[in-house]
Amino acid sequence: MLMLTGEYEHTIDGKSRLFISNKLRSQIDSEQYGSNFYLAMGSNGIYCLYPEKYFQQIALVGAPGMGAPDESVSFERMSFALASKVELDRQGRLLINEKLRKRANLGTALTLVGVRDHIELWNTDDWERYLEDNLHQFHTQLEQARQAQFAKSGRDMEI
Amino acid sequence: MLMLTGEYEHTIDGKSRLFISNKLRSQIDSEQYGSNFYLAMGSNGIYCLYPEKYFQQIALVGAPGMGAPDESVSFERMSFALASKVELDRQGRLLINEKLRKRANLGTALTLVGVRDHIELWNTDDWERYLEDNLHQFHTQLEQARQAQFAKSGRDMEI
DNA sequence: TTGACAAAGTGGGAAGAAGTGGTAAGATTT
DNA sequence: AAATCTTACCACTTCTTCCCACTTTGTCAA
Repeated sequence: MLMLTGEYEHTIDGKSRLFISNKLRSQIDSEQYGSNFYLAMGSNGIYCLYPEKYFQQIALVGAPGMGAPDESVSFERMSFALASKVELDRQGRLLINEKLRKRANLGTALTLVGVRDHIELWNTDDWERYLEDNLHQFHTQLEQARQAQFAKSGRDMEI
Repeated sequence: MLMLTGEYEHTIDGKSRLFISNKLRSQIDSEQYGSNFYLAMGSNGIYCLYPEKYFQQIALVGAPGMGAPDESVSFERMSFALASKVELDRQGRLLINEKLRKRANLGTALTLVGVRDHIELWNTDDWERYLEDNLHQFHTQLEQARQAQFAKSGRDMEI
């Protein structure tokens, strides 16, 4: 099962290489999910790394519940066009294409964020700001989730 | 079933290692819940240790009944980003990441608090103060709970 | 009640892995 | 054919983790 977690700061070096922390890589079962990645545009214009085999699976499924046919064609075109397969070198680094870097507004200092099934690429500054802005909301959401959980476990008395 | 209880004082050593008391560790069935942990942000900004397999279960459920889609995206992002898998060394210690330590305002003297399904990490000073501030309220709550329990057991003649 | 032994907890040194930067070789383009 | 860009490989540094040893706590028996 994919359970990617944590924040990891790294810098893109002079050769546009980005190191993927071993702490992150080792969270991925390379047998099951492969040892390379697809770099794809995610929601909010954030670029995301997906383990290659996992990405192939979800690409097969495609877009759920699209309305008009031309919408889903467009969706497919965009999601493939804006994705690229990236391979790690032996040091565990990957090359960040210059065009993509501009599009995602990525500077030198990045934070890699593990979010269950993918790794998000954030400008470290943006990420810090995002955390600050959303921390309060997160706490209230957590509190809601906790209460729902408690109510549920009261009903079926088992976890 | 998870039934973590008690307070345990420990210090983070010069290498940022935190010892988890054997009294706590032995309360967890490692067959069922694994022998490592996830360290995750809880409500109130307190960091909590969850047994790894237990955490994976509750992570699957995710946020219940979230309103807007981008709210649940944000919730998922935050909950995974602010969690990290931690492994015990052979002495039963775990590494406390420096970033996390600042965010949770943890100094050197910690108190680990067992709370049913997780272990909370408190600054010992904060914990003492929290106890003082809430002890009185706790007593009245206990009394209420005792009476409710008594009334219930009177009804169905069972405890 | 005290002493001894065992288990739990703490600290530090050393080996090894992870992370970073540079250089060289090869490919591609002008 | 030369120059530049890319990629692979190598070496160095830093950090992590393992291991060993010492201290403290707890238990059992005399």
